[in-house]
Amino acid sequence: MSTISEPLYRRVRKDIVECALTPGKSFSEAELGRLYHASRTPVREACRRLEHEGLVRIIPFRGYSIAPLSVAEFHDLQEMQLIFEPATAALAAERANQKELDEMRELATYEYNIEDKNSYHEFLQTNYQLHSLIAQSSKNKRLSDVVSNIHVRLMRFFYLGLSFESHGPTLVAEHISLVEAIRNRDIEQARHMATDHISKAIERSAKLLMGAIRFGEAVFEASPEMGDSQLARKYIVPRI
Amino acid sequence: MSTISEPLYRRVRKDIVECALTPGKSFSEAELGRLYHASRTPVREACRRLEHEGLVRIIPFRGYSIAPLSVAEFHDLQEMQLIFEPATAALAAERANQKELDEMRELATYEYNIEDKNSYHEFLQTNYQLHSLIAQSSKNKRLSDVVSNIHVRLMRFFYLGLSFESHGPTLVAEHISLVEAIRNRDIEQARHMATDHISKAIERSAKLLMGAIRFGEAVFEASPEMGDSQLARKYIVPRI
DNA sequence: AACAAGAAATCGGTATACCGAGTGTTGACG
DNA sequence: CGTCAACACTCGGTATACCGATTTCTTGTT
Repeated sequence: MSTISEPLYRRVRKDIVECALTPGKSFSEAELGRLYHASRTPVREACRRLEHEGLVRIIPFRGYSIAPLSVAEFHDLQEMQLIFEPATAALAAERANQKELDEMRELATYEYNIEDKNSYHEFLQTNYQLHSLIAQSSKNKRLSDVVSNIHVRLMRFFYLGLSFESHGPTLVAEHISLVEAIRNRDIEQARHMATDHISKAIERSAKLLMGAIRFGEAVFEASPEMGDSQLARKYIVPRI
Repeated sequence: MSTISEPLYRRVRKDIVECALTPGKSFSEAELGRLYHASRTPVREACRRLEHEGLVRIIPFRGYSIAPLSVAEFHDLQEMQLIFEPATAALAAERANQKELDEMRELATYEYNIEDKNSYHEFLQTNYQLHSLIAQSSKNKRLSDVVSNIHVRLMRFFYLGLSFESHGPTLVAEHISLVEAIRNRDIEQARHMATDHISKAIERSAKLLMGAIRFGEAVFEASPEMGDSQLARKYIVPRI
């Protein structure tokens, strides 16, 4: 297959996720075309797709911008994770096949070196792959697509610097417990471990966010979409 | 606002949802352009959007088709409802404002006439609006978008003839209970009523599906994506 | 100096010509 | 009669010219 659109889309998406393209930055079709050596048509198409995924914003008749990061979005996405991931974990415990189970263990045990900066980015990728694989194992393609998209959108925050570097070993431990529950086909335990994992991730990032808002002001949107209360938004955790 | 693309997209989507465009039917850009009096560019854009929403399929370099209906998709979508709707109901119970609460009651108490065929379609619309409103009340825009999309995709099955006509009064009763729970800000009760509502909807449609598969064979995809076991797929219901 | 009207520039929206990928058909050859 | 290669046809992919919406800058008036 030799289309321009598809690889272009992937490249731009990668650059947005890794924050090589600054959140909030505005641009035009021509500009992006120059950057990636493509003409308007494929650029347009890529941008439309990215808009659907929440990575690009389109202002009709005006232009485009890389979707800004906002506290509201961060909350929304994590709230969705808290709903979806326990459910997908439960389904995965029921439906994953042996190959998937083995690959999960592989991904969960990935050790990253706290000292090495590159290793952090690799960890982000591995983390993404693990959660995607669990979602895939639910054997519900539509669900799996949604969960993957949530993760992609969240990764931007972590690439930006909302780092869980210091929590590395803890995270790995949580992943291992979750995967073991799935491997044991223990549905309720899988659901429980996922809820626990996401809840803790939310707690961990809550503190970091506070600092980052001031620190990274430039890339954080002055959210018109959220009230003051949002910072202290209450998460409705499913009882397990 | 004077674009061709946007209204075109809406019209095509409406026609797909209402099955005026037959599921599985293949078509070309030019053809659709002739039908809706538009040139290729806006047609292309509309089709891309519809593909993202799962209503259209694109075969690269070959053509398009209206996304076929399959038992697998039906299951996937209902499974997602079973995960999302209880969660959005719980959030709505926490966050809906007075205006939303009032409108919910309005929509929930909509009575439809079993005799009148048109009334059934109106009911489908009202049903959609109610569920969308509940999702919106979660104040999580990304979540609300996903839930709406699921509903849109499910509506095609009901427009086709997978009817819950005979269950009218029961459905209304379930809606009223759900809305009352939300109005009382009883989070766990809202979650419970939503789970109950969706579970029953799944049960009801399971029987209908069996008949419809044979009856409407033409529009049902000979699903390569599902094994035989799928018909009897076990739903992993969250404990409540 | 403030402001309003209009010109110009910018940018996406749309139409369309052209190109190359994928399929099906046909006819020559074994 | 079967096989396969070349060709023609169809359709989406891409490039691009043109148009209209929107904003910005300029300029003249008060």
